[in-house]
Formats: sequence, structure tokens, C-alpha cells
Amino acid sequence: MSGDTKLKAIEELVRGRELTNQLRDLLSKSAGYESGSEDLVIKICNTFANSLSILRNPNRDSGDHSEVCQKRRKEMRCDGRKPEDWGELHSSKTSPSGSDSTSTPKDRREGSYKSRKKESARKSISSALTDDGYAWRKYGQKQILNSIHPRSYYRCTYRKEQGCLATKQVQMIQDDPPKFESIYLGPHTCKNTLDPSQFILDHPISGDPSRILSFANKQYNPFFSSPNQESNEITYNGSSSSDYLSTIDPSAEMSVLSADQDVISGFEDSVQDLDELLDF
DNA sequence: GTGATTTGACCCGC
DNA sequence: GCGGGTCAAATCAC
Repeated sequence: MSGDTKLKAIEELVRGRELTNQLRDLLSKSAGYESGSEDLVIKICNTFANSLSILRNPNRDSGDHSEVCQKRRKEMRCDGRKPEDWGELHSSKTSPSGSDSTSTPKDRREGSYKSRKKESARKSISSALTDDGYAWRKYGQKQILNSIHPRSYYRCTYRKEQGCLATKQVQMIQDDPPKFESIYLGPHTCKNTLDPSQFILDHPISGDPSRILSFANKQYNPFFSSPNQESNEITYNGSSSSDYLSTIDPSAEMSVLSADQDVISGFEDSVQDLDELLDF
């Protein structure tokens, strides 16, 4: 990330923090989420969306970002694996369409599953499943030893079209309160991510809410099966600002606008992490 | 009809 | 040999 870009991001985050403080004051004076605070929330969402837009530029894996990740994450590493490494992981596989129709399943799988190291895994824990702005497609589920809940496996929807090799694993690690562990593997090389700022501009708050919660992968998502979770609950991994930035998503931002006081409190908590981020 | 999820089987690393 | 990650046919939902 260039210095100018970083400065812009910082400016946006600072502004977001200020607006959030105002919102906090406003909410502290009112019992609920009143219409007067809506404009502020919209501004906050736009601000954060802009920041995300900047931070999520194509060069996000550049040195600056890596430095931030190393600084901000102690346990959770940035994804330092090179795309070619992930290409190596799957390059030996033949495409389904191009595979020999006469070959057996065993033949098609020959040479796969190489180099399944988790060195560059990014771990995120949240109390609810939130969309992370990427389109994921579930490709497997497995019961894990010594785990009550099965682990779900997702890959980028645009894997075929754009060769994006990003994958993630989601597993419920605690029932009450519910906690989900998401492990992100591989870099996103696709360009079909949902741009938060554009998303908000295209879907104003005053518009049809049903349009807001429209994501490529929400259908069939087992963790979105509960309407409560989908629309009302937002929690970010408070252990890492970088992860916050990497996991905040339009659905979360939009959910803030229709959420109750508890959700906004959680939102405030997550924003407090920005204080740390601003240190870099 | 199309696209996403489910699920049993397969494969690999330890 | 076991456990975890992935594949792909079958199934489901829109």
C-alpha cells in the first residue's frame, strides 16, 4: 500500500471513529435506535466502507500491509503464501469439464491434495457467522475428531472463472454463547468481491432492505439459516484490527442499521479496535 | 434449467 | 492407519 493510500485510509478511519463517538453519545441519550441516529450510522458505514475500499485494493498484500499484519497479529498470520504456491496446490488437477469422461474417479483425483500446509492460515473467531464480502461456495463438511460440531469447507465462488484459490473453513467451537472459528486459506485473486462503498451507494439505506441483504452465497448457508443471526447479530474478532478489516462486510454494516441497541454496542466495541489500528 | 449444497468416497500428510 | 482436506455425483431450491 502506498503512503497516500494509507493516509486516506487513516483519514477515513479517524472520521469513522469521530462519527461513532457521536453516535455513542446520541445513543446514550436515547433508549433505542431512533431515526435521528440513522444519518450518523449511514455516514459511519460509508466511512468504513470507503476505508475498506482503500485497504482492499489489489496491492493489499504489499509490504506495508504485511507489516501491519505482523504488527497487529501475534497468533494470526497474514497470508504470506504466494499465489503460485497455491497454484501448485491445485495445478496438478484437471478441470472437471476437461477431464476424460472415461477415467475413473480415482484417475481424476490422482496427484491432488499436495502441499496442504496451513502455514498461512488466518484465523478469525466470532460469535456469529457474518459474510466477509467474498462469495464462498461450500464444497464439503466433515466431522472433526474431538469436536462436537462439523467443520464446513468453502472455496471462492469464482475459482473456476478467475482461478481464485482462496478457501476458508468454518467451525462452531462453542455453543453458548455461540462462537465460530473461521480459517482463511489462500489469497483472494478474484475481482468479484463486493465493494462495500459501492454497495452502500447502490443500495441506499432508505431503499428496500431486502436488496441490502443480498449476497452470492447466503443461500443454503447453514449458519445463516437463523433469521436472527442473519439480520441482528454482528461480532468481530476483537483480537485483531487487521482481521476486523478483513472480515467486515456489507451485510454487517447494513445489519447495524436495522439492529437493536445490543448490536450497536457490539459495533462500538469493534470500532474501538480502530484506535489500535490508527497507531500504525 | 441453473447454480448451490449435501454427502460419501478418495487422497495425502503425519 | 488415522484424521483432515477435497472431489464429484446426487440432491435441492429458486
